[in-house]
Amino acid sequence: MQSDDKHRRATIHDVARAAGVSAATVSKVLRGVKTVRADNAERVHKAVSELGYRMDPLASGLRGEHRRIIGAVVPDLESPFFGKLVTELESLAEAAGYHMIVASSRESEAREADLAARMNDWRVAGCILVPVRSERGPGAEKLLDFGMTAVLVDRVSADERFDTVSADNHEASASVADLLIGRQGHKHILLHGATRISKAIRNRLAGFGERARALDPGVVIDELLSDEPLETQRAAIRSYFDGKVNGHRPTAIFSLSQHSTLLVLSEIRRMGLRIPEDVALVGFDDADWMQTTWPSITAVAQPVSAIAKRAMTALLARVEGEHTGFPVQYLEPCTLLVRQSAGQSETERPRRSGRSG
Amino acid sequence: MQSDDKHRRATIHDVARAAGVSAATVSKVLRGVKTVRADNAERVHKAVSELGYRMDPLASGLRGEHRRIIGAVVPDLESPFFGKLVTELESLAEAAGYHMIVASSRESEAREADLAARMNDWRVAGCILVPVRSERGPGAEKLLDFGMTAVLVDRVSADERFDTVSADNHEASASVADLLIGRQGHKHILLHGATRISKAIRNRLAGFGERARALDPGVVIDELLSDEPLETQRAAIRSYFDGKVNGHRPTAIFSLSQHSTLLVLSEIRRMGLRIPEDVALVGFDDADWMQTTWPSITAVAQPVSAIAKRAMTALLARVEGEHTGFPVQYLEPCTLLVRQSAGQSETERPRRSGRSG
DNA sequence: CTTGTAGAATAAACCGATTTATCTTTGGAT
DNA sequence: ATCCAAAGATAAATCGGTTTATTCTACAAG
Repeated sequence: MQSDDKHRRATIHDVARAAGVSAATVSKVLRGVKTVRADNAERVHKAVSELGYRMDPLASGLRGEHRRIIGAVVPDLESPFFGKLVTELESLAEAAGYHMIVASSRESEAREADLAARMNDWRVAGCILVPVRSERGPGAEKLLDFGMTAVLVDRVSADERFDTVSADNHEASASVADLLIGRQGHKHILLHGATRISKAIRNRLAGFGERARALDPGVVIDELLSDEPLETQRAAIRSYFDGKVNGHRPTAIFSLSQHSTLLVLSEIRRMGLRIPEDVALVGFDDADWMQTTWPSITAVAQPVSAIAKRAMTALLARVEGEHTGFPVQYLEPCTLLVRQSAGQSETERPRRSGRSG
Repeated sequence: MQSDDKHRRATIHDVARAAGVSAATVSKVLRGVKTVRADNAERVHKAVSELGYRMDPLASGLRGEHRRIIGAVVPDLESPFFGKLVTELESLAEAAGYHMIVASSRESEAREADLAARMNDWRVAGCILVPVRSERGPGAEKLLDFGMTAVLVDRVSADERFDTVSADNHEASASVADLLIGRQGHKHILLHGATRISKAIRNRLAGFGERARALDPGVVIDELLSDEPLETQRAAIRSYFDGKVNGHRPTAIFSLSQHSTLLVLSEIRRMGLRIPEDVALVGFDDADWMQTTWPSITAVAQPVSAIAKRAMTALLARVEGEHTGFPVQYLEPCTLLVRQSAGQSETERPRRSGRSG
């Protein structure tokens, strides 16, 4: 299997010698170039497997301007969302014959810029960047400086310089309004989340608000947005509910992030309110525990796979010169996973009583 | 900042020309070799910054046997545990002047072996492997075949061929017994988890069992271990509790994995039992939601940082030839985070009543 | 005024592939 | 049989660094 003495690896020249051809021919065979006689290709393959030859992916790309490597930079690797994203991207890149190099910017814009430069050092063929904050961040700027081909993912809605891919936060939030207001007829709803000036959060607020008013101009929407520490937020939720006695209390809550959902959930339980009888709960961003906990939590699931697929497809199309037109903005649709915490929707259980919107 | 025409990068030869020295000298300066006259080093640095020169990390390692790269192979990137581990490892590797290449074996032993081979293709200086299942898996075998220097992490307790690092599952579980039996005096405890033949799970069972019997020979320990699908496990939990009426019901549960903790928690809630009044709950493996949910969940936190630090330190010591002795097995201590679900421990709130073990 | 030697500098070989420019075959048409 | 074009094969240049072997200094000792 391995070459004879010690751990010296077989090179393309060893293969060439064993097959009785030149190194150039071996290179052609290995890259699938067709201008090789069948018998020669045959002997090359035989020599490759006899010597256990494996190409050095680095030396391979040394000569050309780019190597068969795709870079990926994400804000962190500790959240399941990015973990899943990276896993899918890696899988897609490999299927297309590329290696993938992953790096975490650890939520730092300075590091993001550094990593962009580093990806350029690696001479990656293309790069997928999930910006720490905005599409105008230093990472994207560096990519532009270097003239790298790249695709921006998530946390971004539009950029006239790169292809971008993100979840359709606006429409997904509107579909939550459809469920809570259109189908279930809630008249008073609380929106809970962070204020962080992220395009994604703003789109969620806007998407819900617009659809809600369109469905029922009289609906009451309270907003409880804060970036305060955990305990402060817990207190804020309790005091909000204390202030709302009896009928003035909201009958449904839409939490705008996973963190927010968990917080709201635990406070509701602590206050002794029943879900969904006393108050319905829908969260943005799905998580494993939401399916297992009881009652299970209705949530908007982000289309990680679709995002990964679209991003890699778009990137490879650029890399391989199949697409040279203007930048494109892709929006991938989310899925609303209706579970127990939203109560029985009429669509789900049509035989229930008929009080709709 | 960047080189003049278009996007042609400056090479070491450009720097040499600009500084009026040879490429070899530039190389020495850049690698910190001391046999260079101060004034020459000075001019090299000036030229580097003027041309915005950045070394190509691939071409750099081409000649030597190894490149300044550390490989890391983990079973998945979607769980926060491995995500955090990889993040820390990356950070440590970079601090030591290495690049890091991460890959997920996606829980497949075949892929694990393939990745090991791939790491060898990259000529990494060293590799950190978290085996999919056991330390005898194909990945470790490949590493051995290739004569690579490597450290095995987690899911492994001992290997006479590689340095290994893992959490001290045995002792951590014993400390759970200390809490539940020694400090709180529980007489009847349920252990819940998967049966998977993983050394880690077996150590958790053994660690708890041994300490439990040492503290109170009369303690009753039930085990509910299963790899059945979700719904089957839920039913098993309910029927277990149905069979245990009144005083024969366990007063505490130790769940052996995060997944198990969530499952137990939701079933307990569904059955209407109060935590910790009716039954106390301690889980192995901490998660964000356990701190936020109400009541908060007592859990054993694995020492991710310590594991990462130890693993990288051990690997670099091997890579740089500072350590050449026999393989070492490191066990890193876990932390028991006592929260509401375990009830008031006497150590935490000493002014409470005094009924101890 | 040599000679010796340690310290610096460098030209050239090298790493392992790809690509180019050139040379050799092959096969078909005349 | 002759010639030519197309297909295949290959020697050599190349990528951007590192390493080696050699040359060049400078300075001290003889």
